Amino acid sequence: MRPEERIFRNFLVSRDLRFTPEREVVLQEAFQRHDHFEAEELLSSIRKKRKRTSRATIYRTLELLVQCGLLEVVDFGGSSQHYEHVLGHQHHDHLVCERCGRIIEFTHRKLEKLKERICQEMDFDGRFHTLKIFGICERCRGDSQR
Amino acid sequence: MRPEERIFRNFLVSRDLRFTPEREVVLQEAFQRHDHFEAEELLSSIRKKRKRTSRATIYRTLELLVQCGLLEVVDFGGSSQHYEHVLGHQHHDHLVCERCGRIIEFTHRKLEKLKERICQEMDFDGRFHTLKIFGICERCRGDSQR
DNA sequence: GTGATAATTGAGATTGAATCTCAATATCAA
DNA sequence: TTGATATTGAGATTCAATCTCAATTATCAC
Repeated sequence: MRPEERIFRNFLVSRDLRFTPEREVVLQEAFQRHDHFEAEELLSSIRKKRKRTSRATIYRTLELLVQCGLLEVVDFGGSSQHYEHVLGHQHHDHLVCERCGRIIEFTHRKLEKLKERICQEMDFDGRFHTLKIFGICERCRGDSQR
Repeated sequence: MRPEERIFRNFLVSRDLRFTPEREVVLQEAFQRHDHFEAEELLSSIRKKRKRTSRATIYRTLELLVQCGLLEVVDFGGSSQHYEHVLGHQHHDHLVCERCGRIIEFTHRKLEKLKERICQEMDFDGRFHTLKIFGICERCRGDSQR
């Protein structure tokens, strides 16, 4: 059994909830993707595969997956929420290209340290953070403009 | 004339737009506030003062104020956008208390440097960034729990 | 098994922020 | 004054997200 399924099952059991076929479909579809995705995307690709599901179930299941720590909500400023995997991905931050919309993940050791320092100085009990840097990626800039 | 009005007027002229009474009301109301605010908040407080305005005008004017650099959109994860002043406030980031919802601004010299370093390492032309640290503020933590 | 109890689902209604429409009005330049 | 253009606001519309509720399904105690 895949680790995400194990985690999800355990979470459900601990809450007296059930691992139903519908929830399984959402789990699989969500973990079949790389990158970020939206709820409506998931809905339409599940529909294309002619599997039974409803919008309500998708949203409800995504909520559960966030609660059990398998997914995370990320906000890129558009009209809808985006989700991304937590499992198997260490915490990371994002570069967002304003021209092509590409989202590039990165981590930086120093950022974690700085965050701790900021929290200490501000007397704040920081749990997690998000850093997004908006700009132009190297592809869009093109070689000529360097 | 207040600096924000001067800037807004210049911006409007440069675009062949007009400084109307309605736009003036929105400008004043937005700059009368400290902290962050939402469009609907602005609407209701303008209505309370019995000044003529419409929802459409509020949203349209806020958009203009963002375009001319007087306001900035900030996203704290709720259902609606928040705005904050840019004029007279240097760039800053946010601590968000998950218990009381308080938003604390901060700046850190090292953060700006780190951002530049990250961009260099990632070959990314960063324009601006947002860092939010979520956690519990010192008030909510209470003295006893330290 | 049987029946009580509780969880789950999905179609469609509802919400709420944000945007759009368009006719009426205001403003500007010549 | 006239014509071109910008502006406004009431209400309609959009769209993601949430909610409702009757029907269905799973689980448990006995």
